[in-house]
Amino acid sequence: MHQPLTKSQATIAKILTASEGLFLERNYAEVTIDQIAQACQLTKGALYHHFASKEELYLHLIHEDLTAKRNLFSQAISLPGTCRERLERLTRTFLDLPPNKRQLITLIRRDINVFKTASRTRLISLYQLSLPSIVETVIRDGIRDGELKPADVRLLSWHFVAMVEVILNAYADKMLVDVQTKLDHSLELFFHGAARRSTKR
Amino acid sequence: MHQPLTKSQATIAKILTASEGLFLERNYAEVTIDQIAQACQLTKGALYHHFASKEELYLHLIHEDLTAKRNLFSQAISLPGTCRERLERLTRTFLDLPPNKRQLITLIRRDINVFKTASRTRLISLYQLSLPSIVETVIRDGIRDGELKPADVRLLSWHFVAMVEVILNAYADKMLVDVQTKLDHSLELFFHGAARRSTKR
DNA sequence: ATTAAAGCATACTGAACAGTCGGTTTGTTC
DNA sequence: GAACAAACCGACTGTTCAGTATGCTTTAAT
Repeated sequence: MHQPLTKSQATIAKILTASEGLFLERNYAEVTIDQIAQACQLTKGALYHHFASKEELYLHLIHEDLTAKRNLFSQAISLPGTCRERLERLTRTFLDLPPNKRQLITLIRRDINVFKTASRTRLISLYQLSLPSIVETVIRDGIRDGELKPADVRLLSWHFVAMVEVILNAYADKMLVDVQTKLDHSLELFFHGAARRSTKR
Repeated sequence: MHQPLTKSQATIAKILTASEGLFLERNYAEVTIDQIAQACQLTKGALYHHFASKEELYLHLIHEDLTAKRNLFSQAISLPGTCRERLERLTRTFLDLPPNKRQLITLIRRDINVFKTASRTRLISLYQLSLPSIVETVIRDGIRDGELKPADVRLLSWHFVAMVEVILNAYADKMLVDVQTKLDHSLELFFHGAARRSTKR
């Protein structure tokens, strides 16, 4: 399956791994090419041998990650089950990722504004496909099957994704330890609400 | 009540208004001092007569806005009522703000990373006091009075705030027109959940 | 009217940084 | 081991900014 990497591929991988760490800590503008070069024991010249620009490097990094996530998450919801089960499996898949991979998906929200329209729309559609549209699928099924109340699918999906991100950010800010439990609570909140007696509407 | 503004105060107000508009469109790093100066018909030199640095200017802007919001929102939840009524009044107050004031609260999330620890913690506590802690108060009361299920107050509040912000961002991205209605749906979701039959737990 | 300070403009400095370019090393092929 | 290309180095360039130095102009108070 894995033939030995060429020198170039190995270097590119090294560059991407190094920049991943840096971009997780600081934002796009604050990470300099020289810092990336230093982090992977290369020089700026070497970087520009493999990538045409800082922007291309960043986009490549995001692209790799989001397409991987897209495949992973697609699988997670492909198995049969109730809406809730499928969403639980989705978040479980998310939680099983190594922490840095887990966080990567938040970069796009943070840095989206620094790019011009072309790259921006590309990023948005990549992100859209990686998680929100996956969630939308499940939610749409849930409404169709009568498991969920009729509602604006897109809005509901956004709220669900936002919930997951709240947990992620809280975790990143070290304000949260037990991610698993908290995410379970959040799912319960999403499905049954915060009110004590759900006096049916 | 209002004695006539001094020249300086008037200029400062003009600077703040102008920079507010710019910071709403681009982020901290992308707005230059010269752009701000141009926007308020002044020069860089004049700006530095009134503010010691770009950072101080920005912090001043945020500070003004967040303390105003804090007072406004405190009032909104001070009137008696159920948890839901008070939160509805809170979001209503939010919606009644002019659009730019409404959006201002999102700046902090976007730009927080560019500042060093000192300013960062100041910003965080300002933000915390302006909205999240207000929401926390209401939620804590709601749980105490048995209107809400027992839960992690802080987490629940974050989720609530996140919901409001989802609507705000969608609106900012022009993906949403009828903010009022959508926010009502979101409140309903928060209290009673997305599931069709809330089979009591 | 005089004067001192407040308000403001112009031109400049210095640092940071993305991107470039000529040249050197390393590895591969014949 | 010659020849060639891919990988890499490091010094340089051009630009963009925040911040400064210096002095002119308006304001207001005596």
